[in-house]
Amino acid sequence: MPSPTPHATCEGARQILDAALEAFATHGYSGASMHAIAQQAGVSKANVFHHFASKELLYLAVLRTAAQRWRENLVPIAQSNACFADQLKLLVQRVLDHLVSESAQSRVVLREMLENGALRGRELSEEIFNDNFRIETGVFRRAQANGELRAGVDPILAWAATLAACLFFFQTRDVLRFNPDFPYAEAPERFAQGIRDVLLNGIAAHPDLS
Amino acid sequence: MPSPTPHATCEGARQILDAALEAFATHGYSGASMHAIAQQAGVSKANVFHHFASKELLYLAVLRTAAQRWRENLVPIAQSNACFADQLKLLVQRVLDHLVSESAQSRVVLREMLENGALRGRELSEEIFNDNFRIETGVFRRAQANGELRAGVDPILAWAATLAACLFFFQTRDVLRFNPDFPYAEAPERFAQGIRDVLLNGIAAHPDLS
DNA sequence: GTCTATAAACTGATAGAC
DNA sequence: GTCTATCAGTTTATAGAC
Repeated sequence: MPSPTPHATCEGARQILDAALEAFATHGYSGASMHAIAQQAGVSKANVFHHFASKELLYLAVLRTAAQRWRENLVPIAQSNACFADQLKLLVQRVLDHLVSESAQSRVVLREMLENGALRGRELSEEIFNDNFRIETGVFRRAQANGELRAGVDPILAWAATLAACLFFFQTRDVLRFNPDFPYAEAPERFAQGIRDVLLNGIAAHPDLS
Repeated sequence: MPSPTPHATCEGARQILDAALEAFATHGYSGASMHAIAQQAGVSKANVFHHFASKELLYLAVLRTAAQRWRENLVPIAQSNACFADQLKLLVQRVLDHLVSESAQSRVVLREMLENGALRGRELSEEIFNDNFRIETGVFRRAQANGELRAGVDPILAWAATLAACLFFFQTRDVLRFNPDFPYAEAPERFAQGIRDVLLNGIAAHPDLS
């Protein structure tokens, strides 16, 4: 009987997961076929069902893996003792780099939120996203406690604006790349630097509470 | 013979487009069936193929409609004469409201952007984005010319951070709704207000160029 | 015996044709 | 409105390897 979470040591299961990740990220849940996944993984279709009892469970395993990788990449930031500006720099760099270099994992999660967020929202939130939420917002909460984050700002909004900019870069990059007026598609580090300035110092010429 | 762009005056075609929009947004391209779309539109499947020669062309027509609606909602902002703070307020409100109230159209476009192959309708996505890009960035460029946007800031980055926050709210709302630490899912206007403050005034306690 | 793999067959849904 | 050829996910039977 196929176990819900196959051993990571099993090479076959890992190759299936890799192939499934790419397929789901590229074609969506319905658009990805078990046949194509099996072929890409170099195993038979029946073998896929040996490791994962159903397409749904395979998909969930892919999502869980993506969440785990994301968490692994962000935990070190939360444990850093650097000043807020440096932590923000590290956070933006890490998130942008993770999004771009692990593009398939990022796409599969973003897609899931668009396709099924309302239906699977609760489970996703509880099982996958709440951990990352706590880790990431912690950076901003501690900065406010240290007096490095402006007192009037909700740390959650500061986190949201930061993560939003990273996600925006990732999601619109392939489209804006062909826009001659957008010079950042090929320069993530320049985008990151500019966004940090915008976030830290604001965009208003004459700061004012409105 | 089915025309690529059926007359908007034709009631049947409009109902098919509405049903297709909802189906594609909810189930994805592959997950949406022509049978279900026809049934939802209250017409026969053959009638769907009469108006749209293939599933692919129906999908492209849906994307085109979504792009047009988005543009219609944003053009008035670019023509406003209000001060920058008010224009920013209007922009965030309009974008957030459009995303939420026209959720199906927004989801269909955002999902299309996540397609890796970009084989289908990438030119369309570019067309959507480049038109809106000019309209939206114009608000920030003029603000800088008027001395209302801080001189050191690239207007494009200011635009990106603004739009990013709106998209982030829309995309993560259904997941963060179940997170007890995120209080904004049911309060878009509070989120908009907080984001405007973050964008205009920054999050650093002691502004510094880093 | 359990684990891993496969081929072949089954059932239902699909896009599209007539 | 019916038909069809195709392809989807899934199951069953089978068989070598540790």
